[in-house]
Amino acid sequence: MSLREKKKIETKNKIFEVSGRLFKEKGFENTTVDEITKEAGIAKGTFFNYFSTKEALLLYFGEKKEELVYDLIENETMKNIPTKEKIKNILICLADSCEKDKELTKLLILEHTKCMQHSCLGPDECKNSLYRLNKLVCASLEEGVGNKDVKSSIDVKMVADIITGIHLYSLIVWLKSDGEISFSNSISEKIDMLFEGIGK
Amino acid sequence: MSLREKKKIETKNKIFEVSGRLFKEKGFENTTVDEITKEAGIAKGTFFNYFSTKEALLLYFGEKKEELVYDLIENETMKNIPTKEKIKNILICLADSCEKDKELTKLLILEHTKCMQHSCLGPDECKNSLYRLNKLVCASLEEGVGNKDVKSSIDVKMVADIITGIHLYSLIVWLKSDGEISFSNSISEKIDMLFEGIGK
DNA sequence: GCCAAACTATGACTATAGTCATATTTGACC
DNA sequence: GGTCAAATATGACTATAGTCATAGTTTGGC
Repeated sequence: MSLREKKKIETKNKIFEVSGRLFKEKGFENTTVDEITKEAGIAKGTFFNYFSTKEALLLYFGEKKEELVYDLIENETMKNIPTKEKIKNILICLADSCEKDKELTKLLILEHTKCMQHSCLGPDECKNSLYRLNKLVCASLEEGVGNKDVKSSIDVKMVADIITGIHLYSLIVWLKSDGEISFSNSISEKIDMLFEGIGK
Repeated sequence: MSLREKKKIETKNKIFEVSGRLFKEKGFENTTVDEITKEAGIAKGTFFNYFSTKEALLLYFGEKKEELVYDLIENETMKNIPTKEKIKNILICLADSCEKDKELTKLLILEHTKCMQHSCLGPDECKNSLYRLNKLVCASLEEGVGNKDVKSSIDVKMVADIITGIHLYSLIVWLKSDGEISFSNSISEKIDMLFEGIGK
């Protein structure tokens, strides 16, 4: 690795480390880019060579966090268990990860909502958590249709959207709550309900 | 009405009217508060006497729009029709309203997501569209349980959350799309699916 | 080791949302 | 119609994200 590359990684890590500390201390909104750069010992302009906006730094935190979760989730998808359980497990993995850092989750869900809309990124570059979840659920459902675990009459894409929606809104409700409800429990019950149907 | 009150209403309307025009012309982001106040013939500080932030003005647009929709929706809830149809109709009313102004919907959904999280407002003051929808669906489901339209074993609150989630994510997907899909159609099919269940 | 080109850092500068002390207007009371 | 308190308007000012022309650094080829 060249000196240049080494320095680049070092600077990016320094920004990451310093901002992580400051965000924890005083929150994202109350931390200025000026503070981050001063603490990191770099000029303000340099910050924007690494992250195009302050929000981009937030998304980087999200990526780092999601790298870990999606490894776990990938594991779940490999298992040979009923489709319903598989989908539940995927959602529970995600929920657990969200529960580990409520503040970060709160900030990220906003950015992801923004990101989904602007459709600046195509399906594949988009690291968006919602999009990834949707694709994984879709794959599990397709498998489920093959296994006769799931009605063959369903539109897989549509059900994946329903499940992603359940995740998203449950997340929002949980974020709003003051910790008395468990995100992973609430989502698990909802999946049961979807599989059973609510009509008489 | 006193002169003071009259002037106040006039100024608020002037801001509303001018900003509406400017937002349509150049978009929300590209319109500055300075421009709005200059066009409206008021000082910058005055703007913030009427709307605490630029986003609050956006929410005001949302309120005005939602006043109309929720009148229609209120009507639907009165009708004596099967629960599934009633819920579909509610969602379709909302969807139609969203389809009328995609740009505004895009901006509002972000604000509503923000608003839901900060839980600054209690259930009743909160004009948030998602929250209102949730409550209406909840009421319809309760009625449905009474009518034996819906399984009595369900947790009404939970199903309302599922349906709100379906609305929210369908909205996001539709906002991202380039107009080829119909928001109201897509949501209608999803409700059928939820009533029937997807498990085998 | 020297040079030019490519890359990276810098910080003064710009743009814009939002604040706040002060000035102006209004309404009620005499 | 004069006077005072409350309500409202004002715009210079602040805070902060993000830009960009310039300066400095690294690299690979000679």
